Amino acid sequence: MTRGYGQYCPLALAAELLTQRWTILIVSRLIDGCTTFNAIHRGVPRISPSLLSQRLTELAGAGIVEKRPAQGGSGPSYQLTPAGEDLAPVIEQMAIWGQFWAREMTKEDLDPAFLAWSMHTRMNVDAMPSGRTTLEFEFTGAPREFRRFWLISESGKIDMCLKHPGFEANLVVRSELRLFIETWRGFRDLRSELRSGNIRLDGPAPLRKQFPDWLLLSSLAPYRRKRPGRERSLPTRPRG
Amino acid sequence: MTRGYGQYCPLALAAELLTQRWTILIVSRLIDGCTTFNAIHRGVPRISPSLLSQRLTELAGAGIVEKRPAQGGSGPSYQLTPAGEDLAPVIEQMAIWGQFWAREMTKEDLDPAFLAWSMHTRMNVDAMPSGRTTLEFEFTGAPREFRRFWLISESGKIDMCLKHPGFEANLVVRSELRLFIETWRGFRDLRSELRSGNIRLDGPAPLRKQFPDWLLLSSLAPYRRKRPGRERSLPTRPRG
DNA sequence: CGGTATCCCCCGCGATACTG
DNA sequence: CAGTATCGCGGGGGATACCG
Repeated sequence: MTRGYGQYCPLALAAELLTQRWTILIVSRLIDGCTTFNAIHRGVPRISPSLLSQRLTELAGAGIVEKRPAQGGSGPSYQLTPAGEDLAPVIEQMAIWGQFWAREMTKEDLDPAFLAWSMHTRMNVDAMPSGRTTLEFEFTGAPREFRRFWLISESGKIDMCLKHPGFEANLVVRSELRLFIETWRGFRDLRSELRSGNIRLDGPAPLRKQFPDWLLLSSLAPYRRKRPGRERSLPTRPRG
Repeated sequence: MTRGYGQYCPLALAAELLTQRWTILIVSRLIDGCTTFNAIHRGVPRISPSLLSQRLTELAGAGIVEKRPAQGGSGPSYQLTPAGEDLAPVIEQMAIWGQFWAREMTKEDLDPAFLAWSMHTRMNVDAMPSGRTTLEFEFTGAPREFRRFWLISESGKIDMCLKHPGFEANLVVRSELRLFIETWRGFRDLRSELRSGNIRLDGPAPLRKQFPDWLLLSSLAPYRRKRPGRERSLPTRPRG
């Protein structure tokens, strides 16, 4: 009873599980298709490994996740059961509500590492050049050690690097972090911000021109925010 | 950050609020139409008043609830804002998932006080006699002091009493508690359980005959459970 | 890569009492 | 009815180190 609610109500029984700290985010990563421990961890970077392990065990106990032991060269994997897949609508509705109504982002929320993870799942690889293409992102308004990350597109796959990959980027993207995240979330228009110079590109003209088509933006971006916005308008920078 | 997740992700921002202990259940009661402090408390009986108060304040701070101070003879009231009403789909999906997949009920979950509250919101008053009708429920398998409660229908309204109302009941309903709750949740068929004698009625024949039409059952009862049931089959009792 | 083990702090929350 | 005030503890979970 320390964790439960002492009610048979299905909502209470569901909440007992889903309101555990981190649990919803972990399930969300599983729905996104992460299957290995570290893949999940990359999508929820601020949870400690021990707690992630504990949560996965709890989810397995509740019949939401099935753990497959390592076999045949591939490591252990975590799969959603049918019960776990049925959580998709719950998570989807909660995320939509968050897009509509959640509080303004604080500085704490603006984690470039999570932005990197997020972007690497939503790149339009089909629109990108067929060879290797390296994008460098550099943000102001972020802690020094996390100002930059790299997304590398190669043969239809995207790799993300938080450290310099060791070779030159083909295109560099510079922006203030909050503004870029607001754009990513759909609160601002990408092309407008590029035009106004709030987001700046450095690289060959053909790549600069294609760039807007590469970002798919957050999957929730089409849901227009309902919460009355105290959107801070940033001074626009004259075009080069 | 002790409460937050350090992510701008809308799901994380929503979860930050909604995974607070009790919060989801409180919002659910508000969606059910409870507006006063004590009405909400009756629907979430095991939360302490101080914590309920704190949660309502937090919900107001998040723009989900609006508190209207006492005025004109009526006490203070709590109303959902548009942001709060938009939580209905989240709660609904979570409740449906719970109905489909949540764990088996333990003894701790079988709280007759909550059953009483739950039933009093789902009685088919239109099908009940126009005068005052008092139903007494008596359960085996429940703690002594909570074995009984009363639902009183009068002029289209339902009152619930956890103590003897002081007058005779028109119809007495007896059952084992878990079996009755399983029936209420839609896991068992009410009429079958009446026929088999697992749920027994004591009172005039016309009332006994109408009784099955008075219970609307849980609003989630139509959703057929998906979790492989370890439904304990209770011995059926021969009809009177 | 894929996790365990351990330590320890802090605060969430349950319990109880009390007030306007 | 509609909440506040206070106290105390338990354990959740963050941080860090370590292992196979």
